[in-house]
Amino acid sequence: MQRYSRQREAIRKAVLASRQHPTAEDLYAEVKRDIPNISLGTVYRNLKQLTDQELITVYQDGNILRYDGNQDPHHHFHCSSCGLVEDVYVAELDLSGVTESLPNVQCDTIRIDIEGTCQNCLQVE
Amino acid sequence: MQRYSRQREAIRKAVLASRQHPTAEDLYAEVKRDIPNISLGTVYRNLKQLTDQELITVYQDGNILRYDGNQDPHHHFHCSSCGLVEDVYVAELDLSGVTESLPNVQCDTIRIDIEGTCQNCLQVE
DNA sequence: TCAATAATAGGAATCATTACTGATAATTTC
DNA sequence: GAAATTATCAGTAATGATTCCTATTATTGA
Repeated sequence: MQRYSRQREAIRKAVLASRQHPTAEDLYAEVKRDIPNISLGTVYRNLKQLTDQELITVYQDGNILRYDGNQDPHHHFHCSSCGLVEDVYVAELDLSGVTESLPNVQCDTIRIDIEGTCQNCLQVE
Repeated sequence: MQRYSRQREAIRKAVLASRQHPTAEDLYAEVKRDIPNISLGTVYRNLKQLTDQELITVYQDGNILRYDGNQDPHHHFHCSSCGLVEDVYVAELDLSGVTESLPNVQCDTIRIDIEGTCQNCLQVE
């Protein structure tokens, strides 16, 4: 049975509070302000646990994992210039072409990642 | 200027010949049959070079990279049970909803990953 | 042929993440 | 409420994919 822990609760809140798709290190630094002697391993362990329980989701950004408290169905835009990750809501996406090309397969989740340059970086150029 | 190397050529051919989305280790084992003393670092270095030149593409599978010689525009299906990665061709995908929700942003590439269970694994269950 | 230098083999280093271990603290049972 | 149980913790070592380093080898333009 799962027990309450102050650490897990602080980590969960930090993920939900952020819109920045924080990394484990980001969250470690954040939670450390309240719980100075928290361990990085604790952050990783609880992020995995929260992910398994589907209370948060993960976004793979290159070879590092970013966490997302937004549980509404959405996709992601990634700026290849500054690294910004932004949630993208897609209304009425027609995926008939996708499913047609996958006969006899069970589709669980569809992930759409858009790579490009954000408004800020376009202006700087 | 780039020079010819037997190693790079063998790696390129091995990627193009495979439809299995091989990993660097897979390709290392494959190429080793022709060039027994090839180094794993050489495989990684050339895979990166070939990717930069857009002669092959990469597919991120969890925290490991898989390589794909298929340069036609396509997406991927990933079986969460056996790990199979299959190319998915999507004809006429309407992405107007996507681009509408991203004003003032330059989109370079759209990547669609479908997670599910393949035919084989469905039958085994 | 030969000098310039890209590319290599082999191995060490990196870095995000996971696993291990003895201590701590939340929950259960009496 | 106190003792027993055990999930969770802090701290640290281990892992594993990938990258970096260095002395050597091989390609190529002159």
